[in-house]
Amino acid sequence: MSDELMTIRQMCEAFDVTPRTLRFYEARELIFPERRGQHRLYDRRDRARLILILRGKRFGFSLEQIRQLLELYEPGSGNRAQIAATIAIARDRLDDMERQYAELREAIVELKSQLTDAETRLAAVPDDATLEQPTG
Amino acid sequence: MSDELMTIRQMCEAFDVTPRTLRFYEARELIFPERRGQHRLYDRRDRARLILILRGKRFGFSLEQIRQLLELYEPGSGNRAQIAATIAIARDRLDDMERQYAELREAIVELKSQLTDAETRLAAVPDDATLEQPTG
DNA sequence: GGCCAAGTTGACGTGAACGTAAGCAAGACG
DNA sequence: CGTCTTGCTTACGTTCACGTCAACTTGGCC
Repeated sequence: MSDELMTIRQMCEAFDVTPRTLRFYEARELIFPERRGQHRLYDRRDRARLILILRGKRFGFSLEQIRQLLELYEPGSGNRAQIAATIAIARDRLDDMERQYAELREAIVELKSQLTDAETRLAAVPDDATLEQPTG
Repeated sequence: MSDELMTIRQMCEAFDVTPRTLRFYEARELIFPERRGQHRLYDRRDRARLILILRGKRFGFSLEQIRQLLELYEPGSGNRAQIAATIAIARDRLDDMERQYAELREAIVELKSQLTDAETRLAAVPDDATLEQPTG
């Protein structure tokens, strides 16, 4: 079942994006679907890239940062200096992600602690305390 | 030295934000500095909240989501239903963060792998290969 | 041959999170 | 007294990542 090429509609349903979004990513040079006449056709490579794009977005990267990162996943597309530059950019992104990873862990621990406190407070509040003043 | 109250300028330097940003956060009800006459004065509570705001932003949360989360850190500010609602929202955020944490780990592993591959390719490319065709 | 549905381009609109600029108040300083 | 700095409010501008809409082409179908 059309394992190779997908229309824009199929892509939209598969990845929960709009046609506008896919054309936008193409305009920003993040994906390069074939053109059968007027129509776009997306292959496995495009789908793989889209998955990386959507993931990158969830991590808060801009489309331009993602575009640069995608070059790393697309080998053979440049000379030595080009490859080296891509690697440097990817290292920076990796650092960002590892920082964010550590920070996220801290935040999760703190939030859990606050949640526990709040649940304790909730259990301590009598049901009819709605109209009382907290502490003067 | 001024451990208690800070002017907007001092806040901006301390947290690397602009006055516009601090006033914006206040308009969105994320911080509530005192008003000594016309001027704003920020205390330790405001600074703690600002730290949480900036961190939340790094995780990709909207200011509205952050505002709701901050209620969790500000006890005694509501009735039972209010507290329960805040807890529910915080649980959702916590789930988001834990999902993001796991996904981030995956992405880091993959990116590291791609980086290794790219470095191998870089080492394999002769210095004068700039004008050659990759693989026909 | 006419019509609809799907797809395309191009232009403009939108919401979030600020930036920028204009104009005013108020204390400090010479 | 003037003016300088700091801060305030109001309002409009900006960037990013799309949404929306109009007008066009294309393919299928009766």
